[in-house]
Amino acid sequence: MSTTFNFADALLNWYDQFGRKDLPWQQSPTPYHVWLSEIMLQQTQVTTVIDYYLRFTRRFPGIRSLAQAKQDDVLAYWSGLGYYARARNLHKTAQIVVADFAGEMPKTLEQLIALPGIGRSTAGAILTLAYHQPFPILDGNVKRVLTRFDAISGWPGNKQVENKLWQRAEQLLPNRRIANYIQAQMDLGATLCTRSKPDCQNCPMQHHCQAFALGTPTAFPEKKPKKAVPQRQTHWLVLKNDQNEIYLEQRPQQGIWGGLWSFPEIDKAEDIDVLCRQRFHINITQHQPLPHLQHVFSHFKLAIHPHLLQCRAEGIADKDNGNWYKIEDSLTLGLPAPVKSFLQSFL
DNA sequence: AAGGCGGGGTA
DNA sequence: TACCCAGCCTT
Repeated sequence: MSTTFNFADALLNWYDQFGRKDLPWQQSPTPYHVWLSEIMLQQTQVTTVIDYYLRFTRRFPGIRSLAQAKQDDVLAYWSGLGYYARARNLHKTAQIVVADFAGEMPKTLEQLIALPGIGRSTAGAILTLAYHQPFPILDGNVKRVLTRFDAISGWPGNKQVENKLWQRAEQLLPNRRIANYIQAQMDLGATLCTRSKPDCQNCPMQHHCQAFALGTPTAFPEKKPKKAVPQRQTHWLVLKNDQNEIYLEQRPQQGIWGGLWSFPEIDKAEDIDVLCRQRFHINITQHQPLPHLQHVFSHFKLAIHPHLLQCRAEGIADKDNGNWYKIEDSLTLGLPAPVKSFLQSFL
């Protein structure tokens, strides 16, 4: 007699042999650990996250210590990881959970999605990995596995395609071992059903995968339609006083690098000395343009032109969002990656 | 539906 | 160099 192929059973059997069980956040998968790791892993690879996760959990071992922290401190531990709204939302959510849920992550999809920074997929990961409730996730791994398994064409960023994927992810859910199953989906996508060189010969889905049958597994998922990224310019005012301190400002919460510390910025390098007198009430004694840095974002390129401006400290204005720092002290702040790298080269 | 939002690994 | 990664939020 013949039996129909069971996706979940095959995946779970594969997971028992080849799945990942040693990742830091798997050692004690509390709701806090699962949530934190899921946020860090949004658009960020596992190998990058591991060190950040270990440092972050040493400093903030639980949701209450995170809730009590200053946002500045949280951002400092996120510095270099990017997508800083994740850190700001993480902090906000910790405070909400402590205030409204007695410090315990909620257990329903609706309550989780209502929290800042948690969408349907992250909520699904928390519900499955921490609470063992049956929900689908749809991260990059699952999108890749499922678009191949069903040979689904179209870009997964397209709403129609995404809806189809959610539907399929839900349909394939097993009624047992849900946490292992969700982890297995991610493991399959991350270690075997990879973007460039999928190891189809060792895949438990090989004989049931539509993309493999077509002979073009890497044709799925379809690529995002690309568009040109604009090149922008900015100038950094690297103010340096007689005590060898540099001046840093905290950026507004909204926009790029929100809440992080950086140099005062201007669009055009006109009349810098005059501007410094007007805005900061200081006199520049020496102005040295430094070689420009090229920084690449996902949506634009930024040419940064630093201007080293030697000046006297007294009388500097708008101190409410700016401060003088010794360079070695500044490195413990929440700094954008190019600012940190620039300051380190200064030592 | 489209765009904003980082930084780094990889081919 | 181009692509994309355990996505979410705003417009």
